[in-house]
Amino acid sequence: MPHHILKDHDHNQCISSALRSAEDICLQRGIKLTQIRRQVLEIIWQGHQPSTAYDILDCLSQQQNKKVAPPTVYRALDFLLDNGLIHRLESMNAYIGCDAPTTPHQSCFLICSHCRSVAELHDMPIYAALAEEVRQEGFKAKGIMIEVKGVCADCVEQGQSA
Amino acid sequence: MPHHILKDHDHNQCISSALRSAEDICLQRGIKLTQIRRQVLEIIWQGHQPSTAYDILDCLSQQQNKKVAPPTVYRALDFLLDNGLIHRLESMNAYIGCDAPTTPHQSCFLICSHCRSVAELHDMPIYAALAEEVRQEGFKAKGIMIEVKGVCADCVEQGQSA
DNA sequence: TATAGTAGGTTACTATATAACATTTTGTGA
DNA sequence: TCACAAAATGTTATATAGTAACCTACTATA
Repeated sequence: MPHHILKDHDHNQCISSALRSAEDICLQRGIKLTQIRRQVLEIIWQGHQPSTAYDILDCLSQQQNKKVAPPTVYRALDFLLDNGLIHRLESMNAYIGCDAPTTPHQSCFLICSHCRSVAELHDMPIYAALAEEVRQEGFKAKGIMIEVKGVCADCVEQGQSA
Repeated sequence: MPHHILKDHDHNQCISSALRSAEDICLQRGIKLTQIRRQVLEIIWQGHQPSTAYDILDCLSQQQNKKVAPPTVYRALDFLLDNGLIHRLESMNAYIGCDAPTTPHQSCFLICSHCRSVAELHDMPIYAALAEEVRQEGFKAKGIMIEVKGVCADCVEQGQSA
């Protein structure tokens, strides 16, 4: 786990706050954060590293002490994605908890190839500019994905370069 | 196939010019555009729609009149990717010919969810801005992926909206 | 309490990609 | 021109990612 995650925040609190937030949202919207959905969300929040569907599957199977099948996980993921509680990282087929599920936003992900941590940047100025450039092409954008691979500040600091 | 692709250019010429360009590049760099690599590149250039690895596999098998195995295709794809002759669309696990293989560039892809065409925009001003914002986070970027899903100009013109 | 809608279970399958090792081809120097 | 190393391809098996289809169970409310 990257250094700043140990250093800068209490990750247990981070998880529980994410779960509380999800509960609030579901309550507000009249949708249900069922046991499975909650478990999947919690598993995803275990790290700031992204989880693959099959990581989650294994973890869930362990927790339930019986084999869980893929559709169970994918349904939960679909629910969480649809409701903006998690994001999908297209370039790595993996899922990560959303920082700010209560407010709609555009995200840019910084993916560290050394420690695998992922940082989410919100509503960067360039989004508007990009949307405008795309609009000028006559293209009607529905979704913009920006993912940056590289080395995070902590890893750079520790002399990593890959 | 989207309207403008039929209307705006001779696609056969488009393919042959891509192949010629690839040959030049390989010659220059002292790398080899073997039969298989050439075939794969040609298959990818068949359309401005992206091809999946298994589309290519099937097509190659047909051309060779015998079953070709996945590694054959993936190796060719790796070669073409490494040498900037094609791009990978992360959000759809598919491959598309590069517009400008001779010059290094950053690309942004506009993916039409109606006609499946993909347009490649180069070195948009926002790239520099994005790179700078990312740098300010202390993040050392190695690769930036920008993919936009939506509806292309032609499809919008024809009243499509999905 | 019938019943429609939602969620989850189960089986089987499709799609995407890679590991590991064998064989063939190609380029190079003796 | 032969030997040999490197590069490319062939082959088999397997890993990883995601979905279809159908069934069962729960749950909310008319």
